Amino acid sequence: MASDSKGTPRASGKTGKPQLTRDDWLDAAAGEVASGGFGSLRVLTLAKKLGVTRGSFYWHFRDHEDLVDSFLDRWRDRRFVELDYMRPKGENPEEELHQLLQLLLTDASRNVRRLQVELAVRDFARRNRHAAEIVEEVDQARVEQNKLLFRNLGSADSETEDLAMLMYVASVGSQVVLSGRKGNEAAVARIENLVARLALGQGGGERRKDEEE
Amino acid sequence: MASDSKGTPRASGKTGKPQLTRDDWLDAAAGEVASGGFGSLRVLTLAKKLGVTRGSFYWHFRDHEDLVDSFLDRWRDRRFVELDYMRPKGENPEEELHQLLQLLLTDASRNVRRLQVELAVRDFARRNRHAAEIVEEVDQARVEQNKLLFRNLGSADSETEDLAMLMYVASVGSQVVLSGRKGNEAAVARIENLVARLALGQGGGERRKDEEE
DNA sequence: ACGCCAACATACATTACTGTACGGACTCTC
DNA sequence: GAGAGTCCGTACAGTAATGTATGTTGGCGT
Repeated sequence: MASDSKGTPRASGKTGKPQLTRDDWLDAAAGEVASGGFGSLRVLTLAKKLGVTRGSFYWHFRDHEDLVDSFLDRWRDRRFVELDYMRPKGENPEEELHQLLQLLLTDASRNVRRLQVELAVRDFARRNRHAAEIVEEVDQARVEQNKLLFRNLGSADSETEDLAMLMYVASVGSQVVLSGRKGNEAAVARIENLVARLALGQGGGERRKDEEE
Repeated sequence: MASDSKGTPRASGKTGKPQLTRDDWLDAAAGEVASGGFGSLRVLTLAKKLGVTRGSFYWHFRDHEDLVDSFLDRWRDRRFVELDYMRPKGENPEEELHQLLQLLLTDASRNVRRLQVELAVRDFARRNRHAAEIVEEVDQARVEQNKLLFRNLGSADSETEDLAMLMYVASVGSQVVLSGRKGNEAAVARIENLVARLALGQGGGERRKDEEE
């Protein structure tokens, strides 16, 4: 899910030269954004990483701003197909909630690159209008999806919005606070338990299947 | 609470020249950090804002790194005196919880500068070791304070840690997600209600079987 | 075989920012 | 009133990054 251009490396004849594509540059940019944020996104760095010079960049992109905008657009599109992929079907809402919490919390500690990019985009959104619009779109769509899930769980209509919002900000907050920490797994598990218990509206969180059954 | 050096402007004789101090530079840096983050913290910009040249800067600071480190240290100290100022006394825990939530959520939409600086520091912590240590210290202290509060509220020992953690990440998440949004007051109020309800043990799952009175 | 064109390389001009060396005014002290 | 110290201005060197203009190469169609 990380590199798209591996299937068709745009084989340029017999001189194994990879012939870079626009997406290759965006992939390389993702690495830089993840480690240093948008502020330290340099063209020369990407060129060195790709083994070419800046001349190639200015062929594929108009300028630096074009790179940033394309990166943000691609990020938005991917978040939406990701949301569509795990759309709640309502057959087993509790399991879906578990899956969602797993993706939002636990999975973030493995997919480090992805989390770092999201945090960078979120930070960049405080200065860049385009990024701000995109982040707001994604946030809204995710909260809306959470609301669907909570409705399937049987929450009262007056509570679904609050629950969806709380769960989302809690997940984002845990990503911000607990990224690259020592005991993040434990804390993340605790938060998941609490949110799940709150969402299911029951006292005592004994219904976790991982621990004991 | 914003400018410390206003009381003693370091009156330099009769020529009304303000004679800048180290804290003045840090205050100006706060503005830049709030708007553009640490990545766009330039010496020349601060000098222009203060009406002097860069020569003054390199008198008060060794170099750019010195400015950043001093800024982070001052930020840390202020967070700690802030924590000490509103230390829970246990006389009226429910009111203290309300006050804390008000400070963490609602107050953030007014004290914009302060919130922006915190988010910038948090983002910078992903690249800078010093910032990472400081942010972790502050986070830990805040969570610890939250635990004290929840203990005073009568939560079970096994739950205080989870509750404190959830409330903290939810507050941070709401600051990250809902900063500069349209309907942030409403969403913030909802979150506050939900967290308060959860903390006061009415939203489900408060009663431990072994601790009934 | 010829020339076109995509995909890069090279070279150049420009800007922005940092750090440092030095100089100068102003104040305080003895 | 002379020297020392504080605070700031000026000038210079150096680096890094962008954008642009132009050169180069290899593959492809005809």
